[in-house]
Amino acid sequence: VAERRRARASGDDRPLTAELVVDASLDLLDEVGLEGFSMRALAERLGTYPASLYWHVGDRNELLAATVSRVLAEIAAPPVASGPWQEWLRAVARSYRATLHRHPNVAALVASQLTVSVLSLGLSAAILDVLHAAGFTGDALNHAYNAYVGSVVGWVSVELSANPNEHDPDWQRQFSESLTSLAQDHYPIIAANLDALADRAFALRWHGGSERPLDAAFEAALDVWIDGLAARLPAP
Amino acid sequence: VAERRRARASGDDRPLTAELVVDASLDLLDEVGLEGFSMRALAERLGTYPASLYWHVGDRNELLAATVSRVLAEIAAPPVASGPWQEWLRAVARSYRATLHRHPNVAALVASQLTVSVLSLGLSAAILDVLHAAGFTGDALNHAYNAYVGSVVGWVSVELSANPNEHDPDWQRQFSESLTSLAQDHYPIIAANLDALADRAFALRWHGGSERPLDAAFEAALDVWIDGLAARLPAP
DNA sequence: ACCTGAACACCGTTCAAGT
DNA sequence: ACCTGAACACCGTTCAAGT
Repeated sequence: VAERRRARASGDDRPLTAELVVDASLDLLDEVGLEGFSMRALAERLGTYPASLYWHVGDRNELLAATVSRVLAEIAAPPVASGPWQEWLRAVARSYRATLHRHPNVAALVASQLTVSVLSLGLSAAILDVLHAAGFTGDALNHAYNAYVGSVVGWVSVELSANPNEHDPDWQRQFSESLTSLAQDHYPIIAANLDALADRAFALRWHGGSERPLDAAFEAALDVWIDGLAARLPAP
Repeated sequence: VAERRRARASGDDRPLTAELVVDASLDLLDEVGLEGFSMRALAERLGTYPASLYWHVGDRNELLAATVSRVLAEIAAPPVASGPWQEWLRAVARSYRATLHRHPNVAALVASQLTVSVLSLGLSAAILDVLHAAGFTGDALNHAYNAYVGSVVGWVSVELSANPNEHDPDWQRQFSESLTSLAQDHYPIIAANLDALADRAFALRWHGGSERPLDAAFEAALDVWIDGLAARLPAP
């Protein structure tokens, strides 16, 4: 109680605002993950009481949505006019991925909240502008946009999925050994490509994407998406 | 307490097994979502005590992982030899999506747990076999597999993201009206394609994918992925 | 308008004790 | 081997009361 006031006084004594709460929320999420994230821990870190948070940012779900929005606001998009549409979409996808790698614990939240606008409307509009300039309209525009956004956001969420046993060396050894022996006994294609697949292919890895980023695989996926979109471009 | 014994006796009085717990866990998840899912509620539904669950399935995280695995075991894959690789990959992707639409609340869990093998190793091996037969090897095989799996799993998770305010008519009206007016004032491309985009494009919709499935958009995305993979196939 | 302090109705997990 | 009952250390959220 008294310690809280001290903690708060030791920083500067600004009054609480929604912005400060969201900032602290992101810090806490980065440090302890969704697992360890609680309104009470956040209040303590801010030197206030849990109930104070509710006045500024609503309940836990609203706060998490605001925190996701804050992260996605960090995405840097080049000006819409610059260069061919393929390169613009590549640049935005890379910027999105870099932003999420800076805050890996929010990746799981983004995918589950992309119904409504946690992505800024400006960014959605820019993507739609670029696709429209490339030649997509109407339903084709909607489908190209959903294919691009869903693929990029979804793929990065899958990449950044975490493994709770990641840092247990026994678990790692056991998983990799059983993968090797199962492959040798039953799955010859996996066995023949084990170096390329083990700890690198989705569902066959034991490190999460934050510990072991899949840079080359992302660039390859980006090629797939862009080439696939180009193939669906209506004839001019 | 006595009610619990009654509840349990009213069904047949089979002893608890891990399988029964996972089955009940999936039922509970389907009914109340991750939000409402608790070890205590699950125990009550099974007519036991929370501590009993720990003996059979470990802690909450292990149980959720097992539940996800159970769902993904429902995926039906055609025999590997049948037809061209493009159609096989389409069929598996559709089966994956159909399975998740039967259990929309697990979609958020899949993406966040795809580090290790919640997907059955057999399914991963089948996908790798088909891509290998199509002509991918080594790193190219890994990249094609990750592009395909990451896109399909990720896209469907994004599609199935839920909106907590989905059933609040006031919220819906307000969201759709503000989208319309913002588009008219600042985003002409969105305004010109509003019918195709409103409540259909990611981040511009107010219904989740469970209420409003995006069938046509998924088929279009599937075309993008398959065409993009074909474009990256090494020359034979 | 903003914050405090306490309270309510929950959680996940552990553990000694039972059978 | 499996289950019970109780306990521990937490949660999110509400609300009357303060300033």
